[in-house]
Amino acid sequence: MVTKGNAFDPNCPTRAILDRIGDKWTVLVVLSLRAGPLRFTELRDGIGRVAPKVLTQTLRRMERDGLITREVYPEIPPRVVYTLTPMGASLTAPIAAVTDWAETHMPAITKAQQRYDESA
Amino acid sequence: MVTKGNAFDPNCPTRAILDRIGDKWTVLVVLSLRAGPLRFTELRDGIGRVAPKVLTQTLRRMERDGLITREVYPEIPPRVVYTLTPMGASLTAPIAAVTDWAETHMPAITKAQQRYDESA
DNA sequence: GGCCAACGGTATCCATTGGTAACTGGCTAC
DNA sequence: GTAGCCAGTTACCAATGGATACCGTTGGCC
Repeated sequence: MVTKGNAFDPNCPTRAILDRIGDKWTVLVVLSLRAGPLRFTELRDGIGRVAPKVLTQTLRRMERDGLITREVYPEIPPRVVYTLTPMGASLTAPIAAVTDWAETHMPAITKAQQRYDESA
Repeated sequence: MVTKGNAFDPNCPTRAILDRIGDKWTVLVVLSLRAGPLRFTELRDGIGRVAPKVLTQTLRRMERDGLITREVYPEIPPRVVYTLTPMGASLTAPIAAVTDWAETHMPAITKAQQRYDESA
């Protein structure tokens, strides 16, 4: 069996979820939070070049999906802490599988691209 | 160690590769080709609603990245067969990890979304 | 001879999205 | 007083994703 549910049915919610967790920033947020809760700016600085708008969108979506929790401490200056939920933490395993693959095969892909560009 | 290479360095090629294989259609193409080579229309029909333009773009990118091969048989009507390379086939394992996760946690995510929408 | 289908795509257009740059508000430190 | 921190928001723009229509070639049908 290829996919026990069928990711091929366009109406299948699995595909919607694939869209979510396939998102570049979602993956990086999960990896960032893997070691423990972080604040907004810590996430922003840790991830690299993320527009705050985009990071906010990503975090809101993940909160909505139950992957992270958002805690606001009404202090001055404000403090907002993001934490992986157990479900979010369970995502780290498959994500690690993918990033491991990427790191393993990155040289081969780069070489394939070069070959392709040369022959073109 | 979080990611042996650092997916957090925006200049790290790993991130570019994550963008690629995180692509919705790339995932579905890999899953489709897992059982064996397919023709263009077979892919299109099997995947569901894909605009041919988008499928072409996806396939060209995957060919460039060395994930699939494209064989043209100059017959009438024309026949073009797409096949996973060994590297492409090795992608099925991590992808399966992700889709399994998605299928397992889909109900929980759906429920989380409903709770969120109700409370909003 | 005229018409249509099969195949593997292009060409064209529009909506959505991703991303940049600038700004907010309340406070504090210089 | 003015500059900065924090966690965003608001406009705005370029790129991308996607729907729809169309293409050339040939074979079969009438």
